Amino acid sequence: MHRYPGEIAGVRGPMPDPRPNEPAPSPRGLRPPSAQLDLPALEKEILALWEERGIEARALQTSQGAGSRESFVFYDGPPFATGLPHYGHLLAGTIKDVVPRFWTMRGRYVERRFGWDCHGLPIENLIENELGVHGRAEIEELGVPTFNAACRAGVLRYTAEWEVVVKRMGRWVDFVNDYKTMDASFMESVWWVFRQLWDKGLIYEGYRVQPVSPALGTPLSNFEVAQGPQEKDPVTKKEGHRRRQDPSLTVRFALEDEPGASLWAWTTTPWTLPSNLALAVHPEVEYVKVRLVDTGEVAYLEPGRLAEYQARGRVGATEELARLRGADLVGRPYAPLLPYFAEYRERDDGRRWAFKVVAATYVTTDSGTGIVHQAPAFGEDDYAVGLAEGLPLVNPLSLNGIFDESVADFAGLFAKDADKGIVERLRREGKVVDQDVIVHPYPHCYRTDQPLLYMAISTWFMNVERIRERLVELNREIRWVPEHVGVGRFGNWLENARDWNLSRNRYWGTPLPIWRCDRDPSEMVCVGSVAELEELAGLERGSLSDLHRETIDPITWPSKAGGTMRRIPEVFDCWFESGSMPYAQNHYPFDAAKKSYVEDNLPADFIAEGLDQTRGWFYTLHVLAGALFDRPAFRNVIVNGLILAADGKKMSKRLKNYPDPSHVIESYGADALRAYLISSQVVRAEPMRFGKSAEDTTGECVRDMVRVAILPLWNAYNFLATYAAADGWQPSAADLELRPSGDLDRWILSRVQGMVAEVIEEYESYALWNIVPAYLRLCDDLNNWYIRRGRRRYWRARGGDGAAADAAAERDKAEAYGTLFRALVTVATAMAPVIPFFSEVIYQRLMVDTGLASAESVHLAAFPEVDASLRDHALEEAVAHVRRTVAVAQALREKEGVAVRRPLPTLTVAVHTPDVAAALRHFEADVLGELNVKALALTHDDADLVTLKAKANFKSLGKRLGGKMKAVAAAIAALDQKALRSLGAGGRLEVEGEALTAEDVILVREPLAGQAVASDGDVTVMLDLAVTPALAREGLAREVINRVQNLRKQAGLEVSQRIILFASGAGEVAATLGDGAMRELIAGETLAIEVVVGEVPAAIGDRASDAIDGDAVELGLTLAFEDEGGDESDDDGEDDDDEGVSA
RNA sequence: CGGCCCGUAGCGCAGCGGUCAGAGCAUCCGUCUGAUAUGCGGAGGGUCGGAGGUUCAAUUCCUCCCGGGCCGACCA
Repeated sequence: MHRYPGEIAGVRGPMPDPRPNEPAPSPRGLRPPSAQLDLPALEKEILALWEERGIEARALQTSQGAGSRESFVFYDGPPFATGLPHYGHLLAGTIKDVVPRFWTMRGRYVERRFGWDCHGLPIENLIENELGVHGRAEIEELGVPTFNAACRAGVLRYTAEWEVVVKRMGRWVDFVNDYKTMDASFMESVWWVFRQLWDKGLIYEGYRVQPVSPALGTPLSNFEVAQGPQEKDPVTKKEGHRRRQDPSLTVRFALEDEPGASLWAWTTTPWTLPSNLALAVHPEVEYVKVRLVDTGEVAYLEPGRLAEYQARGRVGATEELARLRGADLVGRPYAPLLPYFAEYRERDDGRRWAFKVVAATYVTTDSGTGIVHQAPAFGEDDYAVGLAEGLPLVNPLSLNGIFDESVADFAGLFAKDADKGIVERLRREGKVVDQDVIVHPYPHCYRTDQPLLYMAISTWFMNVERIRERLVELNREIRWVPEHVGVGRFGNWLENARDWNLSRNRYWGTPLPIWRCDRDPSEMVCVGSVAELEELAGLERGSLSDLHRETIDPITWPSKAGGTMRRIPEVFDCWFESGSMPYAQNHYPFDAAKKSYVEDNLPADFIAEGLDQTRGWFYTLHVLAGALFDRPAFRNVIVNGLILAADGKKMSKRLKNYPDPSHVIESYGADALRAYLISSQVVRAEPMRFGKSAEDTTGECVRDMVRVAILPLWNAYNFLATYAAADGWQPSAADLELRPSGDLDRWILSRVQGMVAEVIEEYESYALWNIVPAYLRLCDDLNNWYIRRGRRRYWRARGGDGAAADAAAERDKAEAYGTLFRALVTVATAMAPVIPFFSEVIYQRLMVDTGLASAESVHLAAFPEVDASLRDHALEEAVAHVRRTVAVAQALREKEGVAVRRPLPTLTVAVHTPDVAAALRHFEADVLGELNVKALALTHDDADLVTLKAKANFKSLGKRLGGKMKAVAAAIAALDQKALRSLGAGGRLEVEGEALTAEDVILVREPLAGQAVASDGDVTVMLDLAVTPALAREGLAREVINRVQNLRKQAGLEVSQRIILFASGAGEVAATLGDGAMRELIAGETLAIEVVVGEVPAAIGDRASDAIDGDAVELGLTLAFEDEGGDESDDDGEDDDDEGVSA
């Protein structure tokens, strides 16, 4: 590429902005377009602008001016800050930003306090690993104060990074006035919530058999169990718990009422045998009593199971002595297998207590012996049976799985390690029937990989079942997006809700505020506030500033029974804390200033979290609000799904199957990422693959969003700014109210209103995924029709020269500018919640730089109101029809192989309604211009163009005809042209005895062979391909123009640089060049001030040779030196189409 | 094993009783210069996971099956 002298001086038109992204030097003008668009850089400028002008703070202000705004209540679910934010957080953050921004622009006050979840096992585990302490024993040895201090110090370690990412995404949220679940004020409110439940009698103590991680010394939630190591079953190929080898032990329990006979039972957990208290049989199942031929032993078991033992060669031949139902065995006493809890054999009154056969319907005959060993402390079913049978609850194990002194022989041993000794002892005592090894899936600890132990743990429950029905009712008041989560997943969960285990045997959490007498456990106090505790304990008022275990646990006071009141050791399930967030974030009800605020703001208008919160935050919020206030906790909720990597797998740092979020943001900008996320089905709780295809690991999908959602708006702005700059046009306040007279202008404003109405509806119904598509449709209308068709209106002379027709032309131009301006402002404003940065860029340039804005930011502006008076549905339909017609004709040109460059004489359009005819006539200039045809003909009679085929209109006929439908449909398909044409013309017809009108038949038009006809739906067009010599010549001229333009590009010219064109050609090309009108056409379109026909001088460097329709053409060009001034001298003044010949 | 969701074009997805099943990306073809080639226009591409059923009519509703996802249950 080379440059010409004089280029700079002669340059007109848009100048690249040397400092693309700097503030406008002088206000009141539209900033000229920049050469390049660096979106991330622009976004950072906007961030700085928001910061500098305090925009965010102002948007978050409680009141504006005199009157306080009505609240729109948003609750933010607290994340853990123990890791960095990932796409799931960015998605949730985007949803949580779009909705509040919308309502803020609608005049509501939206408080958006960020929350941090500080308590819970994740942080405890992290700290355990960092400190190198594992399990309760080690933590307690280290000391709770030390441990909790470490948790406190560690839990907020990533908050700064979070803040950076959240802000960079454009999310406005209050980090200063945030809440933390470990704040004393927050925790005190949690106590208050608990006390409310206590007073309502919704809290009780119970036992629950739970999986315990012995190494961690803590029960695990089901969620944690599910996180444990998984593997596929080699046979079924199903994912399940990791498989492990365990002993498979069958033992005999000697019946006390039948010497020499025993009951056989099977277990894979010998360590539970010391705690055996009963044997369970299914009352309906048939059992046998057999004698072993070899040994003479008499045993009871289920016959199918016996056969199985025998098949495996584990048991020899038997002789059947009797058959009986399980129910017949119930109540029979047996001797304790091991001596440790033999004292439970009988109650004080002498009645049999433990060590007897009980009935249980959960007993199956799939495995074991059909007789099930019961250790109520170690199995959920066992516990239930124990409860029903009134058995004692014995548990010789600590939470670390270590036997205590009650099982003296194995005291100090870990349960699984005791297996061996227990088996050995039983074998010695002749109580082992069979010993084997079993490989089975078994849950393991997600942290330590050790097998979990199930055991009964003392726990504190909230009685959810009692209020369950009311909770189900309250759920009906909630709008779930998508709906099915509310009725399905959440609704079903609610209907089956079980009592909520609120307590955890951990350290770093809100302590349960229950103090209990160490002598009389029934003496308890539930403390509902710090003040109350201080009073009970005789502490100075206000002396307690922290409520964690290290501070609270030492607080005691004398009990009525003469003992000491001590706090029970448990802390809350951290879900209880997040569920208390609506109250606790405002220190309810202790903060008098906010008391009514909290009450007035329940339920929240809006929350949004992931599908995984169904049983988490959604549930706990709902339960607590229902229990405390008999209200739902939220009115509207958007549930988002899981974001997967492009390959459909989970995002994995190790696999690197997804792009780094910050890299994506810094490549394409946060707006594009927001628009991408919000447009996907992931905002309807469905899983989403982050990528445009399985191979997209770089975030190409987001780049596409830049192309389709950002650039069109940018280009439209640039168009306006370019001509405004060249023309000296400036927007005025009146343009914002402009009611243009021209159809094109009225049309685009109508479309803009339609788009605004559409997005308002989507915002209001929380159907966020529909917003961007509606906007994209408008972008297409704006760029590919409105601006494209209106282009020449902006080129017109800047007043001045021929004053004749100029008053009208000036007015038209002003309306063109004003309309485009108004459209851009409206669209940018309506999209501000979704693309907050770019809409701000546009708004700043259009409104703030020009001094037109009353607000300093688009986000302080009011959301556009729909102005119904600007809508013209008929006009929108007319243009839609015109565009469709043009598209069909363009496809036809393509099919016929006639380039748009070659003018054709006539386009004939078959019209069937007056509306369509009027529309086409009305926009005739656009049709001619787009298609490069000289005339538009309309015909009502398309008999020459198409053959008609007919199909029955099932929709209208189906209901009426029912079973006769098939016959009628066949008859309709067989109708001839004449009948169809008469029907189409409004006639009536009788078929199979049924009267038909045009309504009942769908006409399908098929182009007749031999002509250039295309038909699509109700649009039929024909092109006249008969080209006159004059048209052919014009076509050739356009081919020449095309070659010259290519040459210009090849020569590296600016679009506005003038040239001198040298051209020669053979045959028809020569004739074209010899035609003065054609030369003028060529000159005008190629900005040639002169066309020199004849051999291209050898000195010309920029030259090209080609052939057009077989005739050679030689071209050369050189830069023309312009005389100064004559700014608009090239203006053609035409206004109908693009094809005008320059004057 | 249960609950909920999803299987539609090469890919990621709309549609969800009725007329030729749609847009986007990708592919292919055409087209550059008075805003945007990061553009514009066009074309090809589908047994709507499978099998039954209901219905005049099923991609759409029902049942079963297969495949995928999430959540949950069970494993004495």
